[in-house]
Amino acid sequence: MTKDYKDIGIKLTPQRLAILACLEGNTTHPSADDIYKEVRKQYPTMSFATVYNTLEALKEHGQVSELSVDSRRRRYDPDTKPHHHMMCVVCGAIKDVHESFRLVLPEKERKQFRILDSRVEFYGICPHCDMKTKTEGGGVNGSIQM
Amino acid sequence: MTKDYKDIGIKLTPQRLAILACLEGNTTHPSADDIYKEVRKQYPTMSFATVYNTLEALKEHGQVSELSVDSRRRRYDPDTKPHHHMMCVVCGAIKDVHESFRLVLPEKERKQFRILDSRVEFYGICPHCDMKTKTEGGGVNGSIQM
DNA sequence: GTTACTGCAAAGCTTTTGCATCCCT
DNA sequence: AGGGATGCAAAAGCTTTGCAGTAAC
Repeated sequence: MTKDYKDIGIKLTPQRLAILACLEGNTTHPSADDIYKEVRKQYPTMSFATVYNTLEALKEHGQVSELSVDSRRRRYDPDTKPHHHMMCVVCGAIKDVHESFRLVLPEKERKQFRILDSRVEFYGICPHCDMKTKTEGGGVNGSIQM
Repeated sequence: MTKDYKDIGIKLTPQRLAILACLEGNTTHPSADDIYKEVRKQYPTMSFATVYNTLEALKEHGQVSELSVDSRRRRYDPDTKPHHHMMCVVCGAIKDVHESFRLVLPEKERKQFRILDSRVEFYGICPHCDMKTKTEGGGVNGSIQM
């Protein structure tokens, strides 16, 4: 059950299809470099320019969204339905949070800013890293953020 | 009514005091480069290493927090009380949102991740840019994110 | 007197850009 | 056929690092 990419409204080159295939159902929230490395296995001539170009085009056509959770680099999500994320501050793993929150801004702020979107970001420690830090007894050092 | 910086627990060099002074009460959410440029007026030998070093030390001692709202670069906030932000996707201006939201995760997720912090990020268009885009009739092009 | 910070410069990542060539529609 | 995409390489941002000298505690 693959999406019909013809409807996206962009030229479908083999490279773009490979990037789309790499993103489809991908819940790892890959960075541009992750995508580049993955797609390069199949297209050894794939360039960064093409990856960034394609991500930009897909973003404009509502096929991916760009995440800002990870302050080290941009990460991408093929799931464009509104949802939130939690990131492990140790390893950088990002998980989806499919819960809806009531995020109503007070009048004062709503009048000032024309709000287009809102996201909740949770920061914590994933089970894997939690176990490791407990074993090592080293606390939360080497953590990525906070 | 300046904070007593002795309590922070880090060595207080003139450079660090200048960075602290630049941050105190600063609600512009500056980037490292913004801080560098500002502090350099007073300390022309100030280096990036020192800015990043100091920000890291202050972060570890709970004196600043690092924001991820702006996917282009890290920005810093001397206000470490839990609060949220809204960013203008056109000019990148960030404003504080001092409203508290009920952000309780479902059991399922809470059990998996050990949550340490959570932030809400609003994206929109600030009054200044909103007026400009309306005048130019050019829509929201050249926007930074989304 | 130690320990830790500073400054400089170089390196490391991530992201963007220019341009000739190529190919999808 | 034409407009847009690709690939390459170089450049541009942002952030980190190594190291010798220096200053805070």
